[in-house]
Amino acid sequence: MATATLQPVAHFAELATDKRAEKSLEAAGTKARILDAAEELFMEHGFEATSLRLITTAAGVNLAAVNYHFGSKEELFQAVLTRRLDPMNRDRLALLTAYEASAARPRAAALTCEKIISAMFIPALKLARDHEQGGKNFLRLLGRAYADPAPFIRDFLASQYAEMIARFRAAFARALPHLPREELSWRLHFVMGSLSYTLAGTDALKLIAQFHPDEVHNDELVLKRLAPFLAAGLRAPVSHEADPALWSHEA
Amino acid sequence: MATATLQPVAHFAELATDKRAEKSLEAAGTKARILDAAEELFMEHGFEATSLRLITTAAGVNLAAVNYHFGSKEELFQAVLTRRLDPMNRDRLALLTAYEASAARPRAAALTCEKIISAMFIPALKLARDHEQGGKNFLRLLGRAYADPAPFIRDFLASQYAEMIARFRAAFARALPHLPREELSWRLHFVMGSLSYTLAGTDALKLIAQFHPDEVHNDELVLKRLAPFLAAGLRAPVSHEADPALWSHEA
DNA sequence: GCTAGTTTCAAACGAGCGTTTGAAACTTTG
DNA sequence: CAAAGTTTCAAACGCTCGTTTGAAACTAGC
Repeated sequence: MATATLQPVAHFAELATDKRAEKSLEAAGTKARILDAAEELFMEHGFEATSLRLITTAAGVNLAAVNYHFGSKEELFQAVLTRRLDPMNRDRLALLTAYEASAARPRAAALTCEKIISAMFIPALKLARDHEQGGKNFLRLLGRAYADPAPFIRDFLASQYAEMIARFRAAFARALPHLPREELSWRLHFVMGSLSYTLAGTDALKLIAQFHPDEVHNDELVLKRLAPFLAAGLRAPVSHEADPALWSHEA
Repeated sequence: MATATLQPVAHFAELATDKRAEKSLEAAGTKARILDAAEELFMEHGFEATSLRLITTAAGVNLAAVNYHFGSKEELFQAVLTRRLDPMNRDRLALLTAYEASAARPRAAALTCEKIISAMFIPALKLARDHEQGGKNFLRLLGRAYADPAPFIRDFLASQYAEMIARFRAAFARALPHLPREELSWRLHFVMGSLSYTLAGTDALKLIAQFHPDEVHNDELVLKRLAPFLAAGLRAPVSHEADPALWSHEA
């Protein structure tokens, strides 16, 4: 078991010999290159179907590097998620806090559903835009991870999301005071489901939406359509016991 | 490669010797017992993480029985899906057809969103209730399969759902004449996402809804809450270009 | 320039995988 | 009952997996 070490800062100066040049090109952080390759491959094939040999080959590093730097395949997967999920959820909480602060001013309006939803989505959008290569890949990876049956993935995500979900549930509860807490819990669950499924979807998107043949993965466009859909769902009137229009079994 | 054969009809008469008794108990359709075990294990661990040895041991059959009866692990998985998905989608189409017929009568009201949604959900509910053992398991398996990255799964599901989605899209288009076709396509995608994610969710349900400690998996209850949520989302006003309330980047 | 620590590397380990095989057991048909 | 066909079975095949190992290659600090 290796002791945890910070990766050395690569020095890009002096690429004197050919050997040096190769090294400075290929080095650039073995850990980071593993994370990048793993992010893309995990997204594409899922956790179980992605082998360490595939990852290390794509990253151009030795097979043993994963176990040396991360300990195991599972820890590598968690590191891939944490690298982007942690800052994103921090941004979400910060944005919600800022919104709530400005809504708490003397005669300011209360926080709307759309505003709260935007506090969840804008950081995700920022992630999709900022990191030129890895952003979109990561959102799709995250959506897939949400549906993965592996216990270590589900436990990890639950712990990562616990604080964020609690804070946002409280915010929605204030924005929808008429909604019973139980009903809100269900609807929050539906919201998370639509979001993660939409972010994960690729083939399904192609199947249903044939309208953007080239630019299907425009996440900003997707979320702009998803937000009103979800806000309307959140504000839907609560259905009582048996809705005859819905549950009549005629025919 | 074995030629396709119908499974022999078990003869439950005369359990004379002990050997016969054992056989008639354990036989009861090798194929069906493999399907049952596979359904449960695929749901629990996913496709890649479930080995044929695990399945055949749980089913009490020989390891080679899978390849003999189904050809391969992939074909077994497709058989597991087809066994229940095919009748369910047939029921969905039949129910929609019946609704449309009664709506086409001289002075009948047009089909509502809720009615169309119910044509999607009621057959799923019937599946969850009817097959005492396998029903709920299958719905969760189906939700997971929707998020699985394996191409053979995605292609299979796309082909299985193609007709159903086309029919329901047309029905929704008539129920929501003001909605642009493109917007409808996106919202149909969101609907399918919420549905599949909700059906697949187990840990997420436990995380968010702490209200039914014992009876969490009451699918009827879940869908009764999901349908109004989705119907409201479908009827949401279309958002134009830039909604200032949503996309202002203040704070 | 030696020493200590860190990182890479090729090679191997044991285990588990999906699949195949050929003979044994069983069922059906004549 | 014998022949033909179907289904089960134990064993093995070839392969890939995640992980380990111990030496080589680096990079510092003194």
